[in-house]
Amino acid sequence: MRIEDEIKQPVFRNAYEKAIINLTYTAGWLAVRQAGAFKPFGLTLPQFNLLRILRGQHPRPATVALLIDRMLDKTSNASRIVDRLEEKQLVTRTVCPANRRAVDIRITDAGLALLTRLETEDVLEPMRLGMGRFSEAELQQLNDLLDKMRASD
Amino acid sequence: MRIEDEIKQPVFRNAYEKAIINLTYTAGWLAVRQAGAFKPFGLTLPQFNLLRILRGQHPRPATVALLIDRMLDKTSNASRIVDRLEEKQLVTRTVCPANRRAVDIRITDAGLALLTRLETEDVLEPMRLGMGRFSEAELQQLNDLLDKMRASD
DNA sequence: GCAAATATAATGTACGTACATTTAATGTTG
DNA sequence: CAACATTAAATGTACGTACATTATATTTGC
Repeated sequence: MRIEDEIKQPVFRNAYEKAIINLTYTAGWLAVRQAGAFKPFGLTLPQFNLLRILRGQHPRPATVALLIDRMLDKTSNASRIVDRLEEKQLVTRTVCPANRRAVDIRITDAGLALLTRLETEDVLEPMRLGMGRFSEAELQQLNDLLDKMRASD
Repeated sequence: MRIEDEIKQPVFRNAYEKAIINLTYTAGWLAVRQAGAFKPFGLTLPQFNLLRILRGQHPRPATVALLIDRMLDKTSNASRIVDRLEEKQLVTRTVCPANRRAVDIRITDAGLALLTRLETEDVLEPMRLGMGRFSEAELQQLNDLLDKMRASD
């Protein structure tokens, strides 16, 4: 459905404003779908992303600083996301022996098993998230336009 | 900059995943810029959007239900956003005489003046938000791709 | 007219983001 | 080695989203 109809606003001041609202709205639409996919497993998207980073390190530990470096959103509070994962026993936290300021964070067997299960059940399949209907050319187009938008950085 | 370089992840599992991450990342990029633009004026984006809806109603009042209906995000808590605007004396809240369950919310003169100031200073100019470099054809392309993505609804 | 249902907003809880401050350990320098 | 600076993580506060519950007011149906 066109964005005009989705949000019941038939006119935009200009095409820029429309694209900005469309982008914001579509990202939110996608986030709701992703969150819904994780919900039955008791995970949020940031928690899932941290778990994947930890699996990438496994069996080596990660520090909070490493997690922040790898996360998309640098300002999100990795300590608190680790809190939630620790409560669910999906990760462990131990003081790093070599540097007692730092904390070694490791994914547990339960955490690894949960990731495996999510992937087995194709929780994040493109089709389920609305990307299934795009051709390769369209995906490329979309990526190029998004990259161009951020080009001022 | 290409998304691969932005997030220092050279390879994606497939083009779908890349587009999803690119969309999410770009929307976040845009949100940070919008928030930064409003910050000097002590407003957040949801607060700004509510103020604009209230100006659209002015001098007639709006109820919370009307605000929710007009807002992009139906689940966001309009009561609390009105709380913040009321503290800043940008809106008033009075019990609706005709239906004492409802609350009449009105933008104040200070609220109207603030909106005027934001517009005078072009706080949300497309250029400042990264859209300035797009042609009309590209904007149309982007809108079409985003609309298509949500087409399953 | 009164009890039950419904409408309307506010409040509560869990989580995340953004940003500032604090606590503790380690480095550095005179 | 002591004082100071720096590093690493945790904690605090304000705000927003998501969803459930509560508090009143109104409507409905007997």
